[in-house]
Amino acid sequence: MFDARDGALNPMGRPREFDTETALKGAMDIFWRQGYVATNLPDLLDAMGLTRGSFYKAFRDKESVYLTTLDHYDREVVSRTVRALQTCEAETASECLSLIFAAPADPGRGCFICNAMVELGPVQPEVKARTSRMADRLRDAIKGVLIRYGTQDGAEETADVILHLYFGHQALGKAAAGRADWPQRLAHVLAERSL
Amino acid sequence: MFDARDGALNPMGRPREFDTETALKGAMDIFWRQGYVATNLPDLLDAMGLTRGSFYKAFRDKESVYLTTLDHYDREVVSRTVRALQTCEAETASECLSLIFAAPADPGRGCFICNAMVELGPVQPEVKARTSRMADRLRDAIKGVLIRYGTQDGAEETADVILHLYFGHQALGKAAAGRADWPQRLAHVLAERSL
DNA sequence: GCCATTAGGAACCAATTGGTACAAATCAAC
DNA sequence: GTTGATTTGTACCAATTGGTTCCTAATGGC
Repeated sequence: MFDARDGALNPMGRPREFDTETALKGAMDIFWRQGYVATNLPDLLDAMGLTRGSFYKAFRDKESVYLTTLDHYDREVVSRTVRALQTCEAETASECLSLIFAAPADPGRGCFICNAMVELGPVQPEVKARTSRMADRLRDAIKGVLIRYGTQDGAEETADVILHLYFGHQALGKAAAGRADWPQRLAHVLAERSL
Repeated sequence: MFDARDGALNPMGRPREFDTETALKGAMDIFWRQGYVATNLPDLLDAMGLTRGSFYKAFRDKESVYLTTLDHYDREVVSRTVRALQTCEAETASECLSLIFAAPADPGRGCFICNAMVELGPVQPEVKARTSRMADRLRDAIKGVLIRYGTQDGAEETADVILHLYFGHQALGKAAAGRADWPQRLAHVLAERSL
């Protein structure tokens, strides 16, 4: 991340009045809800609680902030989910995998990774790389659960199916409300492996 | 669709120099690749082969054209796919369902419905309604195939799973290239029902 | 030929876009 | 308290945004 204050422990000059982490969370939230292009600078500044001056001094520009929020999501949300999946001690694999939905499901925003992929994947290599890396981390974590609860055989493929099911759920969920039968669909896929 | 020439069989005045259908295809193409917000008027006019004058006379505005392209997609692409699924005479259900990918898969644009859902579903009721209706049509067609090739039991649920798998495939496909194992995933889901 | 009607195209519009410049403010070091 | 470094907020910028106006061109009906 670009930051003029990087490295200095007790930096000279006027101290920051805002918390970088908080501002970043605000940025992530507005990007999550509106997407990258549809979020203009006033929206973004408002969500981050910054004025233009501080914004352009602490972060390079709009695009850079967006990429930073993706990293933030990876570091915070994805990591937490992966850890939860790794340490989960539920009865069944299904219960365990429902942890993917630990964050409150809001159909009005969907999944941050999915949104980023669909909006910018093909035109923004840096977004493509980050989102696909996060998807890989999730798939691996799902695979880990499957292995812990069942057999090694076909875990990779099943995890891939579940990951795709999840992204389909997030995409369809933004338009077709009311059909959120994730547990049922998950059970359907897992039935074959009797997990 | 809004069109000043609507209804008149042999209208008065200077005749159109462009073909509405062609212009609409161009609009759909550019929206498909760039999304709604990221496509500005010059882009759109260029893709449609129109100048501002003709554009605003034949179509109401940018938003209206977008909705019209969704209808166009429904009428042309979705209808064709549904018909193909209904009349398909392949050996297996899997082969039949691969018809969903009749259109050349371009990871750079993904699926038009999926893109529209993710970008505008939560904020544009008219987009939400159209995309969810198309998703329903596809799910019904998939269900029809399952019933023809197998049993009635659980066809609804399996079709729903396949639909979600498909949208997940389209979303993930825009970032995670190379992993396009749709047939394998489909087989995985259908294995249980031995279709 | 003349008129009503429509299409085409360029000039124009206010508003918004992302980004910069700069002066005032606030700190540490001395 | 002076100096140097940094943040903050405002004024400002050129470029772009979606959309309108208006004049000319081309047709059918009479």
